[in-house]
Amino acid sequence: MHSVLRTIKPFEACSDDLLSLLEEGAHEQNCPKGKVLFILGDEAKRFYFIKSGWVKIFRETLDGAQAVLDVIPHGHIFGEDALFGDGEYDYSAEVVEHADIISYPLFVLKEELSKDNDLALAMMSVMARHRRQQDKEIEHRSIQNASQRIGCFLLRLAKHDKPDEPVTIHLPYDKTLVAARLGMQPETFSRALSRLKDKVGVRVKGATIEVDNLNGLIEYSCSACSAKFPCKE
Amino acid sequence: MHSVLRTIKPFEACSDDLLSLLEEGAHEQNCPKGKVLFILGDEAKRFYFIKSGWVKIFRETLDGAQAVLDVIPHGHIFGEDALFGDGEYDYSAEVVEHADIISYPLFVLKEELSKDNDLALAMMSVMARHRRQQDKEIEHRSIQNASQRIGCFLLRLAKHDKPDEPVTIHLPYDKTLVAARLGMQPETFSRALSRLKDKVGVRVKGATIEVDNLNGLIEYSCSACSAKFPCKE
DNA sequence: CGAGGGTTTGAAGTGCATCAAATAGTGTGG
DNA sequence: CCACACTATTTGATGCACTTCAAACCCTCG
Repeated sequence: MHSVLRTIKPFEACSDDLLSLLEEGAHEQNCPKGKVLFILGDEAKRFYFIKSGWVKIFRETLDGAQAVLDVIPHGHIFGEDALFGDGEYDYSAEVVEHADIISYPLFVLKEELSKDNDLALAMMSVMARHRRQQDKEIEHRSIQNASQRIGCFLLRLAKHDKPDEPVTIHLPYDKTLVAARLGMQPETFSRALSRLKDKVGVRVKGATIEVDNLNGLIEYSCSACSAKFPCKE
Repeated sequence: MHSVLRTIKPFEACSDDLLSLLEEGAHEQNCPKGKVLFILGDEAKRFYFIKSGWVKIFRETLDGAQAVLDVIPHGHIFGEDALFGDGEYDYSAEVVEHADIISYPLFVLKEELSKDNDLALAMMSVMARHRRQQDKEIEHRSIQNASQRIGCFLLRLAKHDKPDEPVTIHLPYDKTLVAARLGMQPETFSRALSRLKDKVGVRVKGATIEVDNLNGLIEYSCSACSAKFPCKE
């Protein structure tokens, strides 16, 4: 069976039958920036795979205040966790960089999960990883200051195989969104980033950021984090 | 099979055999306040059930800054999610109110999960619930101010079946810890709580808090949250 | 070239943290 | 039962980080 899902986490070793069934109910859509895929409270019928582009996962109050939980890239799925709740999504999802999205029926996945134990184990592994990321997220937002959060974000974007060599980092989406992703205002982001220039000598040109080496960043950001540098996953 | 685990979430419908095996490797300990059960990075061999008392789940940096992820009551388990990672706990756990703790070997659970699909499904359900709580936690800490977070915390403590009647709420552990649980300093907690007195008319006597009805609190706190009042789980 | 959104900068305000000290509460030994 | 020691909590004063509001700037794209 030929399916993009085969390449990613819970589906790497699943049955061909499952993928066939999923692809049968698949629906691909080409989404412009701003397209809202679903909002918190919507009845959850499908889960989504990002073929290209970026999707913002967030929660929003009635008066428009919004907390960005994550911004996820191509090759990831979302909405699948609605399987275990009360049948509603409990966050909202919006395309933030023009994206190709494929959605699949949840019930197919649900049925297979109750038959295929290996799939269930793989799914648990995905969920557990997610949990760890969230734990870290909570820690970051409570302990690190704005500049440290940015530094940490840059480190996660950088290839960290050779920390002693110069590195060029591209911000994957616009700064306003990075700011929101890190739980701060755009103005704060701008100022905190220029504070990073002084502190650890990064050079910023638009969305491109250069550093002579990662050590300064590591010392600056990771000192305010319980994880040691080559940050797990 | 007679086991406390039978009464709680992933084990309600599991096999007697599993419980027997778990109880065989069980180890009960009477823990004074301050007892550290494990810290982030420890090799994960066991998971824990709280028979009585309270346990703080947190992450701590080298210089002592600490982010409290949760404070969990009797009848809950923790540490079980280490099953799916790299074999290490990724948070620390400390007893904060004198507790009876029973620990069980993780490998028994792990083996059973790969044989008993229903157990796996139940476990996923537990994990998904946890994820939802964390999402909400991130939202609260980014959108709500100190007083609103306290109000929300009180609402979760209150029986919310009759929101129009007077309610008495007891703080389940000391105020310093509640403050940390809500991501604020003790001083801030104290001041934010007395702001609640003015705003919604709560009365505070030590660890006891009274309100004529919950409506004021609901309006005040839930307006800064994406969830509608009778907060799910 | 001009419109509009993203980004930066400035000025001012706010909420929370921090430091310091007073007060209340709790358990201990005499 | 009291005095003491120790911790939890409150209160005050001050500082800092981040937000907010406003305006300028820059960049891209029609």
